Amino acid sequence: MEARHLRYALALAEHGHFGRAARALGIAQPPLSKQIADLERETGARLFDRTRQGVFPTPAGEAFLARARRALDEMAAATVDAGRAARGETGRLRLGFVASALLDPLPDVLGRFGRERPGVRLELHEMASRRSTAALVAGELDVTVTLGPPRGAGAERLVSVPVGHDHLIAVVGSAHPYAGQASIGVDQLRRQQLIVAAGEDEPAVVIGLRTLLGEDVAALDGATVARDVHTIMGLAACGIGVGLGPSRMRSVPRPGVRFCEVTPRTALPDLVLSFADRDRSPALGAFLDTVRRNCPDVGAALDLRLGPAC
Amino acid sequence: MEARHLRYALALAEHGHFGRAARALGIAQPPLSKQIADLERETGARLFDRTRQGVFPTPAGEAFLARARRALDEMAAATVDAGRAARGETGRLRLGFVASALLDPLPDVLGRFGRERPGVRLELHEMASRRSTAALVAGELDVTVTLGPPRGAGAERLVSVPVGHDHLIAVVGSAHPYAGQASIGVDQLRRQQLIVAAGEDEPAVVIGLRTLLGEDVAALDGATVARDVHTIMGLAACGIGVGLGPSRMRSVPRPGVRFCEVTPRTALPDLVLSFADRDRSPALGAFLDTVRRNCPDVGAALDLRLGPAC
DNA sequence: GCCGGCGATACTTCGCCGGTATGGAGGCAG
DNA sequence: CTGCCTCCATACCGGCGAAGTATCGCCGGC
Repeated sequence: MEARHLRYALALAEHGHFGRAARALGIAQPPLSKQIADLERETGARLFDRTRQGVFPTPAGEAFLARARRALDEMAAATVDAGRAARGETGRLRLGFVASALLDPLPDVLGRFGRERPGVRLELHEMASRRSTAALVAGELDVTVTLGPPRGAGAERLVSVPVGHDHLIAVVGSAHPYAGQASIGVDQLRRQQLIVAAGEDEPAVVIGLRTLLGEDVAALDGATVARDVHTIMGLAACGIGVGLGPSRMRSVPRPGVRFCEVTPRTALPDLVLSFADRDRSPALGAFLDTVRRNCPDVGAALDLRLGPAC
Repeated sequence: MEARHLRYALALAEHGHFGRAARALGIAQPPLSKQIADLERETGARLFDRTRQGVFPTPAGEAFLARARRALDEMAAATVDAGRAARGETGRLRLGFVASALLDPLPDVLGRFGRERPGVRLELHEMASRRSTAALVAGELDVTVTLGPPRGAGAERLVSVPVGHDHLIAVVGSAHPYAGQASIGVDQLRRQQLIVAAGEDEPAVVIGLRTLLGEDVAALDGATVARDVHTIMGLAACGIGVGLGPSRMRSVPRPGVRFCEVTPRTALPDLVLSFADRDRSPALGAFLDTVRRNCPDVGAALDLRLGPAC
């Protein structure tokens, strides 16, 4: 059976007249008669009653037509859906990201993307950089935000652009002696109870700290370890000590804490956006588009990697 | 777009390889390439990624394939459903009937039909003979059970067969003086409080009674009128009087009542099964089949009207 | 009883699907 | 690096079948 048969049967049912249905279909009447006859032979059931008053579907015809309508609707929807998916209006975007990315670039970007592409289902996976890179290479993710450029097997096939820069800052409770300071020196840090993040991506901050503190790591060894930056800020707010984390913490103003620069200024690994260029889905393309429009510098880096046309 | 395109796209997605998909479809590879290319041109979206590792649907392709599967399922179901409807396995049967038909033939027939054709939706409309005949002529019903042959405009186009015969009987409470009698004479009836049915079909019983009682209708004028035979039996059970109704009341044994013949035996209008032969639906055919097998005499009458082949 | 409308049938035409042959691109082995 | 192989795309041709034209059969109405 072909879609033609369904269209013809529906037209015939609608017009109740072979001649008029054929005219509406843009064909002559005999071919329509033949196609309907073929259809009735194939289904093994008489689908239409030809009466003097007109052509009417039999109960079998009614059952057939109901299905035929749905089948043709599905076919029409197939084209529409394919077009939408191709334009990135629908689909899914699987994003892997480190928790601290929720501080700065993600809330804004995801918010805009969600509004611009309401049809795209966002699948958000908070995970350490290594794992998300592996998942991206394995095709289980579409895009990642990691601390530092992706490493590991297959990483060389990924396209990566840094998303802003980052350095180490301190966070203290409002009542803390340092609360009023714009910056804290290294020697001041050494006398404090430090609060740092643990987890797989911990090295990012810790390496920065070791660089800063040099060989004197006693303060670091006795540090309080928290699961994420939010906990760090919470603990700092309690006055427990001096929290240390990425400067993007400033993006999440929180009552009861103050942020201070740490001197000398110590760079931390950049947040890096990565994706596999080989199978770039339309949804990913739309996402990159949003990022491009939202962050001019990231957009420029993308243009450099992919060409402005993409 | 034709069903062929959907089948080809699904085969290609399944096999991930033009050559193998074509072989599975029983065609050569170039035609498959061309059809897929045509499909992609028509949808305006690339549906498959041709990679070295195989052919994989793009997001647009996934969206298309999901719809394609449903469309083809609907098409297959169309044939199946049409066949079922043609064989009377599904569909609907709109039956109009007088309430007293629920006493005898309907419970048995409907029960069997419901078990034999669970897919047929029974629409039951209890209504007076005149109304159901009009509805049958108007095409709002498929079959009726009336008291007496159908009358009114268009009734001559209906096929009708009597469903058994009927006569007047009496029903009394178990404690009634007549309870032990096998039969009650007319003179005995005249001395009793009578209970008869009202409603549009009342004349059936009333005419029988008038015939029986002759000119002495005093007993009838003072009779209690009930809406249906069940009420009659209920009132009789209370000992209020002597109920009068069709002999089919015996089919519904009820504690507390006894049935008595009325002498002389008085015929009542037959229950008559009618339908429009011109547009006999498969469900109706199946129903008639059930009736035929269930009631040999009705079957014989049907064969006489329609020919044994039907 | 003739005419007109409607669907079915017979036969022809032509478009398109499918087949064969071939091209081109990319990976792999020697 | 080159030749080969795999795989999909393109080109061209033949045949099936869908569509067109002409006509018939049937039924109802004027």
